[in-house]
Amino acid sequence: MRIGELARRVGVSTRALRYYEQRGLIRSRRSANGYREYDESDVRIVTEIRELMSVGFTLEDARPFVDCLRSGHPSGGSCPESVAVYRRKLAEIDREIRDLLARRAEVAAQFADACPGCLSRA
Amino acid sequence: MRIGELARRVGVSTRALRYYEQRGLIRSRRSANGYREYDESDVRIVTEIRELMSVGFTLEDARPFVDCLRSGHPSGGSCPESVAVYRRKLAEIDREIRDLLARRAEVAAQFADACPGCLSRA
DNA sequence: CTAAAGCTTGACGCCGGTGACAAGGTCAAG
DNA sequence: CTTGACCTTGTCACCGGCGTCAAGCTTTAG
Repeated sequence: MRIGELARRVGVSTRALRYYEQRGLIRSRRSANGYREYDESDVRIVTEIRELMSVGFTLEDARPFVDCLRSGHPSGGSCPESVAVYRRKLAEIDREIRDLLARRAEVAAQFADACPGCLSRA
Repeated sequence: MRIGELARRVGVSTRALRYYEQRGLIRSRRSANGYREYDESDVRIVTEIRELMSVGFTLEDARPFVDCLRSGHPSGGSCPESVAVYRRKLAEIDREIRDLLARRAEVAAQFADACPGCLSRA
């Protein structure tokens, strides 16, 4: 299939697909006229990328998952490198949550300080 | 005082101060040679800006606080507009925390799905 | 035959808050 | 006079993930 159909099937723009290719996450065969050609394995890969991105992974984070799928694994997350990314992302998220909680407390404190009584009426 | 001294006193770069001015958050008088001139009220304003930024406020978020100080209030956070920003930021932070918690759960679920047994050994 | 839809590469824009550089003016000390 | 510290404006670069044009191909439908 060509880029437009792939885009439609996985729900991304053609621009995004070309960008993924430029970043080395997907590859394309070219037909005689220069058009990109894709198959079902590409659908699988892009789907995996979008699933990961939907939970906050970056494209770089997704790379090991793509490699894992390409190497024949049925799941992109079963390779050691992917597992490492999962653990790292969980740790990152945990840290961000802690930071946000701390910031929330600081803001509330500044607020209470600057405007006594305001917080209780919020 | 000139920009270098102000920068040193509040612990920001001169570049940042010019940027704040460009964004309309601080103002400067100019001496005959074109150098920016500041006084204690500017020290106060920039200090307020940095305090707010240190807890994640953007420059735009800081604007009502600056206006509040300029209008003569001893605290930048006591004006209604500033209070509104405080409330909005608290709500934003709360939403971000909820999103992160939800994302964390999704990541953990994907992880558990892709690699059964991995999470428990984490 | 033509128009429309789809494809190609290339390049700029965005957002926030600067850092870093260029190319100059100013001013006090030695 | 010169050096060096300080000041000026202006501009490019960054990061991520694209959106959006531009200008030109191919293919398909009518």
